[in-house]
Amino acid sequence: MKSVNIQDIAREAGVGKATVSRVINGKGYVSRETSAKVKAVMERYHYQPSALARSLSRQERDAIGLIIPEANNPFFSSLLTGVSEMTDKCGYTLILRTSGNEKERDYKALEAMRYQRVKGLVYVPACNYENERDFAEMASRLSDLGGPCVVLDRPIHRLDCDCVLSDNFSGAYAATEALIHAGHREIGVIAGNVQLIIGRERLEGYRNAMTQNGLALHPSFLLTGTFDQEEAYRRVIAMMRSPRRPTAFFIANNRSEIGFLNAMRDMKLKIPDDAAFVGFDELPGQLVFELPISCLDREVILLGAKATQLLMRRFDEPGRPAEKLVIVPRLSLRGSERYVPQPAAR
Amino acid sequence: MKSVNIQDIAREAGVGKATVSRVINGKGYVSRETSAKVKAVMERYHYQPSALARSLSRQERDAIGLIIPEANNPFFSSLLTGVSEMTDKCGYTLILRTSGNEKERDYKALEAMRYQRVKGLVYVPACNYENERDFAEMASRLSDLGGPCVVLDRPIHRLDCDCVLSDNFSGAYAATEALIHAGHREIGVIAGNVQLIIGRERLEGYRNAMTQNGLALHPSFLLTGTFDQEEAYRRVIAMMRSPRRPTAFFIANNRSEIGFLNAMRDMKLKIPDDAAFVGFDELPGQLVFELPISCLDREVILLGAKATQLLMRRFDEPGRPAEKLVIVPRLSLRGSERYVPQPAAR
DNA sequence: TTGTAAGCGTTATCAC
DNA sequence: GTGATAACGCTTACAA
Repeated sequence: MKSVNIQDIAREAGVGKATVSRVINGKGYVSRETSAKVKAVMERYHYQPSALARSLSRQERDAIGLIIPEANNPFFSSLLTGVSEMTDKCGYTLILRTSGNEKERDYKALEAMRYQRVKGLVYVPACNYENERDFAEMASRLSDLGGPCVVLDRPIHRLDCDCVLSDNFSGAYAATEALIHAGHREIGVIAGNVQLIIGRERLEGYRNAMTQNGLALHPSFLLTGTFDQEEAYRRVIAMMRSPRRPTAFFIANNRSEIGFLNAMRDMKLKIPDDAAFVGFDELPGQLVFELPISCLDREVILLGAKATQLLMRRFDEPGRPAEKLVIVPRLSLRGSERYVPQPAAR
Repeated sequence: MKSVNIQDIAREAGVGKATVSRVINGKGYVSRETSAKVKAVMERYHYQPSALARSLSRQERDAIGLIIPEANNPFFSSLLTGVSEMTDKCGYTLILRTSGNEKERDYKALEAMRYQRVKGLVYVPACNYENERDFAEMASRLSDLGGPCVVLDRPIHRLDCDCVLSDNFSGAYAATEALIHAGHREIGVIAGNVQLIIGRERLEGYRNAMTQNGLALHPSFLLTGTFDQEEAYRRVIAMMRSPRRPTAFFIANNRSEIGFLNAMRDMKLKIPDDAAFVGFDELPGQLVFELPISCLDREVILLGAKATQLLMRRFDEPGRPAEKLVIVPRLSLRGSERYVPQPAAR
């Protein structure tokens, strides 16, 4: 672990370490020849300064932290890509941690970031931190962090910091309205995790679109819960077996969508004939296989990049008011939303 | 950026910093009451030691580096997941960098890791570093790193270090043989990037399977290059238009496979009727959509986890001989390999 | 233009 | 048991 240090270089070059430091950082006066001599020695020894010592001395870290719920999920790995490209380009070091959507691991991740004294954090929270207790805890932890934080994708209400979010409400609204315009009246919603604020926003978007278009909200058409793919699967099957069932669904997230698709497949039901739908976010491989699935698209990599830019901007201007960037998802209709009138049988 | 430090705690608790340090690290003698007092003060101030200072003093970093070609690719993000879970669990900090498959960025990433004085590195190289010059350069850079390195997925020949690789040769061999056993005689290969060693190994697996089964290698059935999805697309179309064409393909990687699938779709050709195939690695979404695509499966997350374990093991036993872990991909046949005799027309 | 010396926040070695 | 004190590798006044 012993690598050459600034002292070694100084000694070898016959100068003081301050001079070497000046050469490294290119600031302060240093004569042409001294500089050349020092550079030669550094070259010869493959010298590279230590970020650790440098940060400690400068009292300023060059690392940016990123916390995401999971890395093995196309949405988050696209966010990660956006963040990573930006940090690489701007000479920052990226420290990554995942929370697995668990509050405790989220706390651990936050602690790790503080421990490492990251200069700033791009943060996709594991949950909402909504109730007073959780919120206070989170606010305290973020303040302890010692650097700015940009909240990404999942809002934490009342928190006064920069964030990059999606307009889940209007996305859901547009998706639902697309189904209505296609001719559907009986529209269900597979709402995903309504524990999450973003889940509730999407649900609200659906509800408003329905009522504002004069359609009734049929309670049994609302599939909600904290659910995953399995649960969505079971509940879709139950729903499609019931005598009165929707002709279309707004599906608020990927996992539910996969559960839905599996259910449809296993029941030998056709899309959009037996049930039409519009989803949220592209499914992995959806474009590859050119599946005619309609959904709300977001430029996910860009979201990550934007968040990082916001963070870096705050490094420069610590005083500016918190910025809330809200991106509106774009609706892409590819056929799965179509209304196919049922033959007499029904 | 000024957070409370060990000195503040010591002062507040009315003890020396050495004592605080002992309390933090739980080693060395310290009386029950002193310990309690110090802990109380630490608690009150939300004190957390600085990893920077600690590493500098201990001369031992707690960070592990990971370099991958791209984050936004299901294969690499699964590797990342494996590495990340392991580092999180074992209390290491993960520093991530991507190379974009470019040598220069790969070098930059290596430099960044050294700059950060990572304790060790999990490394998926951007390219082969095969020729004498590149190899020497790489060996030198890895040695400068100052810590052990585990090479993951893409071998660097002659490099004496731990690695976790796949048996590309026998995977390709098995895939090709599956096509042969299914009844195919005219089998083409879409070899992907044969600049990469892993690309060549797969090509060789195909070749050996063919010749050892008494089948001739038809040169025009070999689609090779450094190619991406677009190029694969064009070349598959050209091939399928020619009078003599294969009835099946071994497709050596994901991108080529997507190009192939797009070509088949646009030419309105059916799988496996017009062309059967076996691919390498699952396509994103393949299982979701339950597509009957046959391919070689690898437990990718496990590869990342294994590599990290190997790295940590080397921390403990620096002297042990380099370990080469070679995982044999498992062949999953799901239908796309079937042989469908052509009607008279052909 | 250059060198000396005092930090930065820890740990570790000694005396006490 | 505990507290000075010297590292660790670097930056940055401040002198020279």
